[in-house]
Amino acid sequence: MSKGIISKDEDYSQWFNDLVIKADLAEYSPVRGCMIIKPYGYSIWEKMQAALDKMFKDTGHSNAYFPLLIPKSFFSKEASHVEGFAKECAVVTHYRLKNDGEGQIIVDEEAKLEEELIIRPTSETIIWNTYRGWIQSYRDLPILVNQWANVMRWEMRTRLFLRTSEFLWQEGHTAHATAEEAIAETEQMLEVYADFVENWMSVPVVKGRKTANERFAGALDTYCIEALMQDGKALQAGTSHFLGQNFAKAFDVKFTSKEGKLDYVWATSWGVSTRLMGALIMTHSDDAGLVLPPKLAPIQVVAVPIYKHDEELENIRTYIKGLSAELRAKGISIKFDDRDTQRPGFKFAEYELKGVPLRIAIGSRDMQNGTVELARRDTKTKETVNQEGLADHIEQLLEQIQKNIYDKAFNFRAENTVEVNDYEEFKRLLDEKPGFISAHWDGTPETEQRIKEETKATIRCIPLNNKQEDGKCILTGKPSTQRVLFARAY
RNA sequence: CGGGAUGUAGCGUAGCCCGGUAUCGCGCCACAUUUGGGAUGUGGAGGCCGCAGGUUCGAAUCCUGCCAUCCCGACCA
Repeated sequence: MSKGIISKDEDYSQWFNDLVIKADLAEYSPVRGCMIIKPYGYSIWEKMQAALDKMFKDTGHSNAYFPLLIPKSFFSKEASHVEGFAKECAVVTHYRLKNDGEGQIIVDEEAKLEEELIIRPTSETIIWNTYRGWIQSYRDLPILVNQWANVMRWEMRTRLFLRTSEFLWQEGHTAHATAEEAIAETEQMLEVYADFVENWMSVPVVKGRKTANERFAGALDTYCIEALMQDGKALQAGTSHFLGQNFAKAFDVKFTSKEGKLDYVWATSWGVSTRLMGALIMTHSDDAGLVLPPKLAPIQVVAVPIYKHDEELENIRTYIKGLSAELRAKGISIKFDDRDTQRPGFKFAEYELKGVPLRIAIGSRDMQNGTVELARRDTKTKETVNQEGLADHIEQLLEQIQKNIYDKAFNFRAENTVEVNDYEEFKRLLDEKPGFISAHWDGTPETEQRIKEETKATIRCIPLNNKQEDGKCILTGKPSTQRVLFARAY
């Protein structure tokens, strides 16, 4: 176990918090529920952004930016949307402070806004209000826009990265001439998310659709990807919504079709947030610290020199310089940690804590033998390898690590996903062996609600391409045609 | 918003019951010896004891009020 980190078997929540703090990803801020994302944590987020942004652009989207502040009145225009977000909105009411004459700064009551402004919890309203001016004809469609932004939701209870009051995310907002096209967009973006989470984050996901209860406020259909964390709880990793014509009707966004008919525009929205950082940490990490997938690791390889004299260090430095050039040519990042203020053992522990996928230790003995010691973070194994061909070897190892941690997570999920046909068994498993439970459900919101109240488990999703089979609802015994995925969730 | 806990040096803590100006460890600084898994020694720096009142000759300690944070629930990405 690493210094200052509790074992994850002992207290999973505490382990997660310790890890975020000790690995230098983030820290608490003076404001409740807000966090400071530190450089190391932010550099992982930047890598996520870069990869996602490219995927969005490759599928035809462009970035734009809409304001942080939204007039309060916009929120009342879409009924279910306001209901979904009203309880967690921060509101700006004044625009000036003043000195009260006793050295205190107070709100200047004379500077009260005519109409209060909402700090965006999501941007559908301001964006659809804007799209009204952008769209007149089918020739103006589709609009495929994404924005990288911060949003604020005044949550009752917050958790680093998983649920903070303010969080960073991207939100795509598209406008289409037909329902079919909008649905295709919704599905396409779900695929993009699944592709990213599985192939970059090495986190396996289940693609599916939300039930009516779990649907986004204002959506006709919500698609999602669900991941399973190491404590057996599910985490929603991304959502893609088919909004129908709800927002177009609320904001009066009409277009003239090819046939000369006036109709409302069809919409989608989709987003992933810094919550993905939480998923990344909780899926792979262990008691020694973070385990990062090579594709997202800020430092992919670290080289630690072991030396007694300056000439030895210089010899090692010269060698590492050459290796670095080779690795950089392959697009692999390497850090040479030549700090003489820390000893090698300290550095080893530190890079394990920070999840650097590969570590090279190199000393005079190695320089004489033409070798290095190579240590893998994911398996904690070490091997002595020849310096010759090392760059190629490292390249292969990084690919193996990327795959290995995916396989590990995949197997964990497989071991913790079970089909259950009996309600008592269902309840027992949730307590004794938490994970995904695949079970029949009669399809009613009432049943889903009752199961949630009695067990705290929710329907995470109705998996896409679900096998159709006859069965009985685990709660009511009514007929059902397919299984859905239950779990307790974050 | 309900339940629980905690606020003492950068971090983790002792002291509080029984009032007398704060303990220990890590970290930090200097020097020396060290360097293949979190070094050792010597010396040193660092404190509105969460905040505001009250009791007292005297408060980290007793009393009152407030604030903040974390954990568990309801709500949620």
